[in-house]
Amino acid sequence: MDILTEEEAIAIQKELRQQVITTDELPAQIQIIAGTDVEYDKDSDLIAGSIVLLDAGTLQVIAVATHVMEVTFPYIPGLFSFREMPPLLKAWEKLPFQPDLIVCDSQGQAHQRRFGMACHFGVTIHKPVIGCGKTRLCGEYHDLEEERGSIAPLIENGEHIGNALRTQKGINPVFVSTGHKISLATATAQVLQLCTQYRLPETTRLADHYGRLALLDYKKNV
DNA sequence: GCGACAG
DNA sequence: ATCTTGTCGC
Repeated sequence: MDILTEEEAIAIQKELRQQVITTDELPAQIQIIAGTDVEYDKDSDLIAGSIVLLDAGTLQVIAVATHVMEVTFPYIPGLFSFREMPPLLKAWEKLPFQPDLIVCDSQGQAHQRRFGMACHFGVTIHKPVIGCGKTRLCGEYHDLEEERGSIAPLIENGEHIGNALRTQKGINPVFVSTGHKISLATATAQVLQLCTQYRLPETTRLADHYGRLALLDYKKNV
């Protein structure tokens, strides 16, 4: 029932990845920063895309947009964006205004074809996007120190595709990589700055929270 | 062929 | 993603 075959999706990735910009092309002053996440319903195929807009200085929530729909693509490692982007793009259209920078809860360049969801989302909406995943998809890293702020390069085939970043002392790292229009160094510094109290950036935590509420609310009103 | 494998 | 509370260890 998939609209696209696996081969077609891979061909699209190889085409679009040429549009990815891995250098800083973002405002000098970030005013509004966004977080995205997608929630899954455990007993149906409903998913909720969630985008939160935060004041970059205070990290207070300024706006939230969500969209609930049925999944349209299976989970295939490497083709994640084809599964989670549809609800996110719908939520994106519902935002009252656009953020200066977005943090996605998955990989960007730290992907087997250097085109994770953060890249796909970025080139689609033409905005700076950071990929920040909870677990590793590909690449290896070594010797990550225990201190908050410690960084170890994620390497695949000799390429530096991302960073393992320890956001809290003694806690498992997150995996940061360029999505679009931002350098790895800037992306890594931004993510650390967003992890004020927990392992994950506040953007991701808040998007997860509102996405979960949206899913519950949708099921209640059916 | 075998293992690994974002959410 | 989801199943899932208390518990073991620093």
